[in-house]
Parts: sequence; structure tokens; C-alpha cells
Amino acid sequence: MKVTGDQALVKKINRSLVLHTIRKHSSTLSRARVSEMTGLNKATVSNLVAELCEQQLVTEVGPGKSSGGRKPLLLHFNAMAGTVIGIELRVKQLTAVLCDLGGNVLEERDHTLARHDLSYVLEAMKKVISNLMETAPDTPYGTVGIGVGVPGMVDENGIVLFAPNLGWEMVHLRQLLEEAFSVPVTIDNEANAGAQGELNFGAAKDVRHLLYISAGSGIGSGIIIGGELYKGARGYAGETGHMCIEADGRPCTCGSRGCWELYASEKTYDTAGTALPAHNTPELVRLASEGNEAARKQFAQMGKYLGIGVTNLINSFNPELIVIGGALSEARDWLAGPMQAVVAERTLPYHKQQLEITFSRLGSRGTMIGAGFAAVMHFLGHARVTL
Amino acid sequence: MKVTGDQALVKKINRSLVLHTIRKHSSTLSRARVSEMTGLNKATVSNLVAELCEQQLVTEVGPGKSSGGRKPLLLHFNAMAGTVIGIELRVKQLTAVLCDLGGNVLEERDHTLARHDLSYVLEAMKKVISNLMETAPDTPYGTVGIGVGVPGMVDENGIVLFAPNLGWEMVHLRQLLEEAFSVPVTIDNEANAGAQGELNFGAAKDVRHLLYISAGSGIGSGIIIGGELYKGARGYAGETGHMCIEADGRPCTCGSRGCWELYASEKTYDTAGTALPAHNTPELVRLASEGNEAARKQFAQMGKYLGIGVTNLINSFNPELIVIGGALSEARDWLAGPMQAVVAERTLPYHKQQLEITFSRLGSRGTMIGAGFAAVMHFLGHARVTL
DNA sequence: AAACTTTGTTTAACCAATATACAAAGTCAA
DNA sequence: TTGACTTTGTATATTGGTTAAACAAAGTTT
Repeated sequence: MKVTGDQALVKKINRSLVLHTIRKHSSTLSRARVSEMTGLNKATVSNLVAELCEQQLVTEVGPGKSSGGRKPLLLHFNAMAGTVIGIELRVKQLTAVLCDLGGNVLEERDHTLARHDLSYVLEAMKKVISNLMETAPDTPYGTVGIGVGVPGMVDENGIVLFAPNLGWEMVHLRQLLEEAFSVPVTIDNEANAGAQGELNFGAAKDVRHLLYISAGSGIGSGIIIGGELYKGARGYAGETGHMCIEADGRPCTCGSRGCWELYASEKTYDTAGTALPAHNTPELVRLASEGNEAARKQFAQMGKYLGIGVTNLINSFNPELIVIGGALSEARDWLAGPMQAVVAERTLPYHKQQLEITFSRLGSRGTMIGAGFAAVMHFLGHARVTL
Repeated sequence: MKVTGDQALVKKINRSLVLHTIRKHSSTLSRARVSEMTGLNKATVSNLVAELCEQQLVTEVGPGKSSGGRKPLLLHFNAMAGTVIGIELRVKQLTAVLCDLGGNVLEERDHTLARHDLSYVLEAMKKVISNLMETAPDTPYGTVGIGVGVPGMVDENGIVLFAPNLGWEMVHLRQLLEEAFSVPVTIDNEANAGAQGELNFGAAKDVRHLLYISAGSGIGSGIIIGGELYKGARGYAGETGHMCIEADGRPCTCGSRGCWELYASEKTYDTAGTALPAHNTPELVRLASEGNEAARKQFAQMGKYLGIGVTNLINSFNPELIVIGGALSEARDWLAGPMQAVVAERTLPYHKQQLEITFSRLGSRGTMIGAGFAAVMHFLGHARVTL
């Protein structure tokens, strides 16, 4: 969004800078350190901190260690100033958490979805949200936002443009939820939310260039550049599940053929037939750990194709770190080997030297937590400048 | 007297806003209209315009039509305040233009490259640049920048990380040219430059979501989202030529297999053998237009694979417009049909309704002009805020 | 010719950041 | 214990850019 510059904007930018600096290093920084880190004048920091204290977003937590002078007063990000709700919408399941502003999970809910038409899903969401809101502890700001991660493309207005696995098209989800709860709502692609989660609270803390692959009933990916979710690509970029990896492969519901997610997601179970002893990931993981050869073979095959797609993305984005998340991350023990082998074989040495591949640390909660975090960021504000 | 840091920022943002508003609507806007369009106060606009006039970047061009009051004084973006040089580096050729700040081509040069080792190419570039600088007309600012489009990955510091077709790795191109000419240099991926060119001066004016495919000796793509270049991990995104479209296809120099550009770029000529009557695009285009079946068949095949890759990108980015540029765009008559057929067959109806595919309007000059435009933007400055 | 419109400038006020000085609260060495 | 030194955090005056409002300039309309 283009904005004109005035003092209010300057203040927004600096407030944001100070607040997020304190948030990221809660209880370890003094005003003086914040001034050094941000480059802002000490007086400016003092003023902004005073304001943030009044707003109860920051508190003074007590003196720190002196290094030969007056003891610093350490500043604490008051995560309990408010709560947010983070929701992950999956094809057959709705999961939700109540978090504080620091991403700590306070409550968790789980709801099986029998159908996925809009009215049914919306009712289920409303029920879960109401329930979580009621259980929310008493905080200065109360529940300040709702974040939702959706398996599909989302535009900047919170409209679900297209979610093939749900059969949704042009759903004004943000508007619907905001009308119901009178609280700001952020809608994100499920993979983008997961990437945010891992970046801020999980396996990818402080990574600059991250590629997050969400492999579950489909495949999506969230791209972090320079430590931030690439916003312009909201909803569009990262829809990599329909990357074609076999020119004349199987037809896909997307209209194309040979899409990645036909070979490396849970969709493979549909075409695997009776040779496969189970058709869902948790069961297959159990079988594989018991030594079942068919299950292991299935995962090995999926790992190979996962690696092929990951290689494409490495060659395109050259990230520092790749995190594999989503339901399939539970099969890491059987996927990792074959995947890494393919990646090692197919990428240039140039890429390999600085690349690491890991699995999600937040596990199945990553998307919810990331979605909630988007709501936190919306509440706290996040102004910044590009020159 | 002293300019405090952050008020300077506000000014930078607003100056940029005013300047680019005038640039994009040169000779049609008055101060009052600019004030309306930007949301800035009339006084602010007046001050900034006065400053821009002093800097000779803007001039008053005369009165416009009155609508019942004082006549507006129309403002003109002074494209002749300076010149830039835009260069496209291809595998066997170096092309360059001298442009004014409005992207108008003043001079054009062409240089065949016998080899492509760095020292040889650098000498050639220096010769061409010197020559163009000498012919540059006398302008207030002179030649204010050099922009280069390179067939490879470029990082934010103007370092060519990797250009397989040139055999370059970690070339500090920006530094080398800045040292030689003492003028700011911008280095861009060739496809990104082309996308910028078409977006600002060509077939994609004012398009918000654009996908530019540069098909020549390889394939690259430039992605514009929300009217801005999606740089991905700083120059990496868009390296789509190595998107795998055949999981077990031919091995590629990139380390992977079945890469898109093995099937849809001029690289196909290498493996086509003697059945193909020629092994370069201009010759094949000539033959095809004379009715040569082998040439037409070759293009049809390439068109099909081009369509497969384009479909992947459509499903990922959902652009409004796709522009095919690069050397292969000269074969549009034989590529377009087969490509469109594949796209029509493989994309969802949802995408098709708002999608258009065209070929480059700037033709072979797109990349140069786009590269030059990057230098213009660097000179003019482009500060903005995201909230 | 008087009333109205639109354009562009002038003026005074505002406000956030800054440099600087200063107060507060500590350490350290003799 | 004292005095010199450090570091933290606050108070004050200054600065520069935006803004609202009044005003001047230059039209059109009736």
C-alpha cells in the first residue's frame, strides 16, 4: 500500500521498530541497547518505550547486570497484553489454538469436518472460535484478532480465490468472520502461515531465506525472503503443488498433468490401490515403524518425488534452509533419506554448500501458530520502508 | 541547517511519490491534480515540485484546459535531464542502447561475442559503453547509470552468482563496471529486466500481475506482482528454466533432469540432430515461413513444451497477462498455436477467463530497455512504505 | 461586471526526531 | 570510604517537513 510521508508515519515506523526489537529479544534489552540496535536516538527510544508501557505492550522487568555503570532496566514484551486465535483449515479437519501475543499456546481445539461446503465449515469455525474466545483469560486487550490458514490461494483482501481441495472459489472469508466476531481477521495460505510459524517460533528462527514446504493432502510452499514473508505474492506464489514434474503424467484436478502433488503428497494413496496396507499417513507411519515393507516403499517413493520438486525449488530460490512441514512431516524417518539422495544427486554443488533441509519443529501446529502470528502482527502493526 | 535523518526519509518518500506520479503521467497533470492523486497537501506538492524543477527533473509545460477556474499549469517529466545505458548480455552477442530517462532509445549498438570468458566480455562491454557515452547528447546530469541484463542469477550486490550459459560464477560485475566508469551500475537477471521493460514501455503497461517468459538460449521468467518486480530471493526467483517437467528426463547441466529449457528453448536444437534443417532461430523462422515442415514441426514441439511450463506458472502465479519474449518470440507464428492449445487444455477454467498471452512488443530490445530503466529508477530514487 | 471556480502560494502552527546537557545509579581502584 | 569513571535514562531547545487555512491569481459563467 502506498502511503504519504508525515510525522505520524515516522512515528509508526519507529514505534514498530522499537516494539518488534523488544518483542524479539524480550527481557534482555535496555532502552540504551534498543537505541544502539535500531540506530534511533536514546530520547526517541525513551519516548516510544514510555508510550508502549502506557499501552501495556511493554513492561519494565527489573535491573540487568551492569558493565561498569548504572544498571540497565530490562524491557519485557508483554505477551499477555492480549490473545489471538489461530486456525488451520484442512480438508477433513479444523484445528485451532488460542495464543498469547508471543505465540504461546494457551488452549487447543480440534474438530472433524464431515463436509466442506462453506456454510457447514463456517458454522464449525464460528463454534470453535466462540468457544476459544470464552476460555480466553482476562487480558488488557482481550482477543485482538483471528488468523486462518487455508489450503488455497488467498488475495490481499482475505478472499479465498480458489481452494481446489475444498471446492471453494471466491469466498470472502475475512469479511464473513469479521462480521461475525467484530475482530480483525487475517486469511493466509496454509503454507505461508506455516512458514511464518517456523520462522518465528520453530525450526527456522532468524533464517533470512527460507523455503517451507507443506506436504499433506496437497503440497504448498511458503517463501521467506530477507526474513519476511514475501507479501506481494500473498496467496499466489508458493502454489507449487501444481508444478508439473511429468510432462505426460497423470491428469490433475487443476487441469494440468503430472503435478508434483500427485506424486509426493497424500494424493498418492488414492492411486496406490490395494498393495498399500493403509491409506492415511498416521497409519502408514505406524506400519512403517513396525517394519512394514509396503509402507516404507511408499514413503521412499514419495521421498524421491518430494526431492525432485524440492530440487526445482532450490534451483529457483536458492534458500538457506528448507523446512518440510505438514502432515507428511510425521513420516520424516522414511522420507528424509530418499529425498536427500535425490537432492544431492540433482542439485549443483554450488547450491549444496549452503543448504540445509530439516523437518518442521512445530509439527502439525505450525500453520495454526503461524496464522495466529499473522493476527498478532496485524494488531501490533508492522510499518517499514524500502528505499 | 542539519537534516535530521528521519524527516529526510519523509521527504524522500514524498519526493518519490510526486516525481513518479508526474513521470507516469507526464504533461497531463497540474500541481492540484498531483495533490489529489497522491493525497499530499497542495503546499507540500508545490514545494516538492519547485525542488524538482530546480533539479531540472520536472518542467512546466504550459497551461491546460480550465474547467471553470484558473488554468492548470501542466507538469512535464524532463526525460532529457540525463541518459542511461541499457545492456543485454547474451551468450553470443552484446546489445546496448542509450536511453533518456523516459526509456526512449537514442542510440543502439550491437557486438558479436567470439568467446564469453569474463575478461573478453568485460573488454567488449567497456568498449560499447565508452562509445555510447561519447555519443550521448549534452544533458544536465549526463549519463547517470548503466543497467545490465545477464542470463543468470544475480544477488542484491550486483554479483553474478551463477550464469551457466556463460560459464560465470561469482562475478562482481557491478563493482567492475562501477570502477571503470564511476557511474552507478545495476545488474539484473535478463528476464527480470525484460519484464520491467514490457511493464513500463511495452506490451504490459500498467498490468498488475505479469509473467514474462524469456525464451532464447535458455528460459527465464520475470514475475511482476502488484505492479512490482517479484525479485524472490534477490534475483533467484524466476530461474524457472530449470523447472523439471520430466522427472526422468534428459540430464541438464544444472545437475537436475528433465529441465524445462531442455525442451522449450534453443537448447533443443543441440539434440535435434540432422533432421533439423538449421540450428538457430532466425534461420528456422525463415525456413518455417517458406513452408519447411521440419522447422514448423520443431516449433510446434517447442510450443507444446513452452505451454506446459507456462501452465505450471499460471497455476502458481495466476497472472493477468503473460508476455513471451526473448529470441524465440520471433517464432511467434509457429509457437503460439501449439502453446495456446496446451495451455487451454491444461489450465482450469478459473484461470483462463482472466488470462491473456501475448508476445513481446519491445522485441529483442525489451531486456536492454528494462535494464536501462532499472538504472533510471536507481537514479531517481524509489522510496516507499509498507504498512 | 459580479459571482463563482479552480489553481497555486504564503503563513503560522504542529510534531517527531535529534543533539546536548544533565541527572541518576552503578563500578572500580586506591 | 572516597573520588573518578561508566553507563543508563530524562529534560530541553532546536530543526525541518507537513499541514490547514487564509489568500492571491487567473480563469469561467451568467
